[in-house]
Amino acid sequence: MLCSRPIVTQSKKPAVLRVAAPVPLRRPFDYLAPESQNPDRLRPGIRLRVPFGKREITAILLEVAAEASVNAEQLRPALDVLDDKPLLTPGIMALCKWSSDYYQHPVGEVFSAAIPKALREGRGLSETHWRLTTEGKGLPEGALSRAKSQAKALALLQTGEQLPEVLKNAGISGAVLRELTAKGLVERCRITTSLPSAALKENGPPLSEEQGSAVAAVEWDSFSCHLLQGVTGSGKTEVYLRLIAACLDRGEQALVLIPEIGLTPQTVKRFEARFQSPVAVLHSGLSDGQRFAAWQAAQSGTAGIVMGTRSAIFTPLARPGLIIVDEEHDGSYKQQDGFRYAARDVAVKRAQLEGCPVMLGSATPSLESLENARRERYRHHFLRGRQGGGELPMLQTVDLRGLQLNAGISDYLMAAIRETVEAQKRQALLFLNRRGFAPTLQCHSCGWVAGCDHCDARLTVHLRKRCLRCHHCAAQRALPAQCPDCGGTALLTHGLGTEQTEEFLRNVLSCPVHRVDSDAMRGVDAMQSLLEVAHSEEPCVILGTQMLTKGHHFPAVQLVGVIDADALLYSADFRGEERMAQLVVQVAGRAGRESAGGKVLIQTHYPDDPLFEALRHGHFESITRSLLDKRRASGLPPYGQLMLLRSDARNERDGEAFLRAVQKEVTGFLPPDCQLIGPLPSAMPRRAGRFRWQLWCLSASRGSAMAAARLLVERAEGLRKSRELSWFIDVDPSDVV
DNA sequence: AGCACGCCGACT
DNA sequence: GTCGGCGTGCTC
Repeated sequence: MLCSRPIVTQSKKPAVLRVAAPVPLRRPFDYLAPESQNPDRLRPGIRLRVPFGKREITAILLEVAAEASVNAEQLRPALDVLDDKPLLTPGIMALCKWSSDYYQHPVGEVFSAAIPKALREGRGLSETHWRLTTEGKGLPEGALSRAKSQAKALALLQTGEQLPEVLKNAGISGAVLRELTAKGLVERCRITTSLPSAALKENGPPLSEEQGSAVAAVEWDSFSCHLLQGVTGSGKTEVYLRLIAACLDRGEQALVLIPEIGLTPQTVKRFEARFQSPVAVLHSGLSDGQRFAAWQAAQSGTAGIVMGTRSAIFTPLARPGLIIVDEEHDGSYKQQDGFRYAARDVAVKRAQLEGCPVMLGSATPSLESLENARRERYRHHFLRGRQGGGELPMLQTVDLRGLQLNAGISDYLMAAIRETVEAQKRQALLFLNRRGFAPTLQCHSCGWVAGCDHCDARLTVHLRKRCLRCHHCAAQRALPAQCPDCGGTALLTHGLGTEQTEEFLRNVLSCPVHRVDSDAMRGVDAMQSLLEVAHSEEPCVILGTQMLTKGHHFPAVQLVGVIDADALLYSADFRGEERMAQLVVQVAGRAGRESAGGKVLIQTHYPDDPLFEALRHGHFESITRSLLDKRRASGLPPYGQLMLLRSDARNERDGEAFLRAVQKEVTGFLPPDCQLIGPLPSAMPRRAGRFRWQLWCLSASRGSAMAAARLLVERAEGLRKSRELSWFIDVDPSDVV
């Protein structure tokens, strides 16, 4: 190499490889480059095999640094370089680093979220697939008709390269592939990269003016965030599809996030029906092999559309062009254990890092997104008119005070149900957010109440399974015949659950009653067959929990009933009212239009609550405005940034003492606009045998919040942790109870 | 998270 | 005597 500068005599310092190791430690680790390694290969995003204590692990190269962060003698050389070129794109590298810092989660575990298991464990990216050899391709049709499995394998491979897992799922064993290899018909290969195909299979319907202006507002090639607000049936999906078409036309990939329950085969089909380009689907129900295949299609650029739930936000894309977050307000975007990220927020950060537009869509946007739109950080687009020009259903409260109830249902609601299913021959959808038969079992002679041994909770009566179950831990026992305290045989149930209302309705109605809760929807096909029933449009009652409000469209539903709105409205969480308003509007979206007799009845003891007043007039906006005013007055999100340091201890006092110790440690060192509140016990202090406390940290700015998070974690780590006591930080918690 | 070290209780 | 329980400490 030619060098014009004078050569200074100095011992050349070896390059330091800074890596993310898959361990729950918040710091990176430094290594020396492996012996005789071409330094050009050492680019951030490749995998390295490194010694780690007594074992060997696969780590991701974060950067090549000049100085080590520990004494040079402590550095050990890496063992091997696993990749020729980076597995992770610069965008994903930056996103993982940001997420690790922002959520204060161990960097290695964050990177693990971006890589499929096989690659995490150090297996190769090369030759993972099977394909036909030239000879195999030249085979005449109908060849090997005697060997059924072999013919099936050839037919599958005719359509392109396949992962062994995909072949295995089709019933093709390794032995079959070995035989075909021996015949020289198939071979191992590496997946080939190809441009996503942009061609449309079909054109969509013409856009409304509002849809058209939302689509036109999106500028390409730079970051911008858009909030698309429109009720069910207002045509949000059509806006997504047009944007995706434009993105594919540019030769770029679109990433679409969908809530947990919203990602059904129907959703995927709707996207597949429009585009030639393959759709890679990522969700929790996939096998490792399927996940790997979808990941590779995204990372290599083969898939034009990548669609998935929460974790899909960390999938690398060869050419990212657009990110869509559907139902952005949905709670399932927040991971509730381990790496507690909020996929919607990570999506906005990712768009910023990748320099592409992001669109958040919802009928009921979160207060956070509405406030961002108000501050003009997001562009706000409305889809007001329902497609077809119809209006929203009529919304009405039923004042329960003093009314006679049967299984929670007033005569007024009952009459409306009868009218819907018997006279109109339509469907009624009833919402009750409690499963089981009744939430309490009590002895009539001595007052004993069945409680959980491990939680501060009552056991729920499940008549169908003849048992008592705790809805907060795994506890379950047989339904007692008599009181364990006094032996009394008169046992009463109090309160209401879906099983009870179902039983009552079955007795008084002649039409079918379908129950939709996590007990009834156990099987894989349960939801599918329910959707078939719903679409068959036979008169029936569909009774269910929260599950009902998510995504699905019920075309024949004409009446929606909320059986107990009060339980939702007066919850311990400060987001209770926001959730209630979202739920009512979402649920109303399942009913038909008012002109077609569509109606929403909300049963409550507090019909004068301003929230219902506003909902009756169809004003989601006026509710959000008053909720935002309340939040502003208390400094809660979105006006202040909230995080919780939570402890989880076996002893009643330990958790509180730990948080107090952390509080003492950080006092005086926090940014001035951060305040600590607590420690407070959780709404249910004892859960699954452990006592839970929380320390709130409310900050006026994101910068201060991040500084506070770092300090809290640093000091908490300094104090001892054990089996007796564990702790974690929850940045931007979605539930504070 | 793993994995080792280390220090006490009840076994062939 | 030693097998194994889990508290403690460390990983570049």
